Amino acid sequence: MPELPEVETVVRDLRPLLVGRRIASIAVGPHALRRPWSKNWARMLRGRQVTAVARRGKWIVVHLDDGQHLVVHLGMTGQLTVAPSQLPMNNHTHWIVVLDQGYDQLRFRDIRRFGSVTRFRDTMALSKFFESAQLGPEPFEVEKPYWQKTLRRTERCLKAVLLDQRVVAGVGNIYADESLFQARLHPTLIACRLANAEQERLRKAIGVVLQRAIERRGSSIRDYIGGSGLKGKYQEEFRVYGRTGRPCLRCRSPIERIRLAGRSTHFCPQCQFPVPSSKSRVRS
DNA sequence: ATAGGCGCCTGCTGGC
DNA sequence: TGCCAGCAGGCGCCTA
Repeated sequence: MPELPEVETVVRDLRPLLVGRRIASIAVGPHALRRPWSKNWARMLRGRQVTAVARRGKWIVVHLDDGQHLVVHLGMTGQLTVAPSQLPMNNHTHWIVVLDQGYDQLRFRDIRRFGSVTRFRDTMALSKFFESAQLGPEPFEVEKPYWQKTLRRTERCLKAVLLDQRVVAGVGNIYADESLFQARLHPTLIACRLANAEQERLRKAIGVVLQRAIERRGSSIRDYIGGSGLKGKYQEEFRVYGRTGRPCLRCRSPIERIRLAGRSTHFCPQCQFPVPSSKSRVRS
């Protein structure tokens, strides 16, 4: 579920709760997550102190005082929270870090188990991992020349391009649809055929939408909660996502839903120009 | 090399 | 009421 705004919210919540705290012990459940957890990692991490909590795309990175790193991906249903140890354990909790004297725990819960928790020996191993992932720039740091060059060289539709983490890191299904609406671009438009002005509209729309979503602590549709357990509120501001058949808030046309790049895709057929034919651009 | 499809999991909803 | 298909915020592997 979680895309950049949700992951950023988790990171901001966790930072004051984790930095400076020490790992007393780690318990791992019987169910495998997406990436393997080695048995001896718990021993290697014991006694280490958290120095920083960061984010890269949809990945959460916990820095430790001896150079080791914990890297968490929330997948579709992951929840990473700090909770008092007495708080009853929810089902689907797969990974528990006991902190300091044991009063608090860092817990990873993930219903569908598409998420993962990994450990890296040092900064070198961590950067090698991110290198192989080929993550694109953070959405707020996308430069105009890079954006132009990247869009020009692919014949995929805009929806597929936005979902590609190598192009921009952190955009997922919700924010791809919302950004395309904000830019007034149809999701089936072919990336390399965009005019310069359209490229710019999209680049800016992504930033505007994600920034606003972070302000609202992300979107909680069903499972998502932040690092302190609070839900997000951006779902109240969705213009297209999940609004199939309901009137567009701008023009009242019913929002449509199609399948694109394997994902359900929502758009306003009126506000988001359909096909890039020169004819449809001519003003009457 | 690139683009699309499927599988991985569990849980919920809506139609019959 | 019960069953089953379809759907869900992600990603990685396979194939053409």
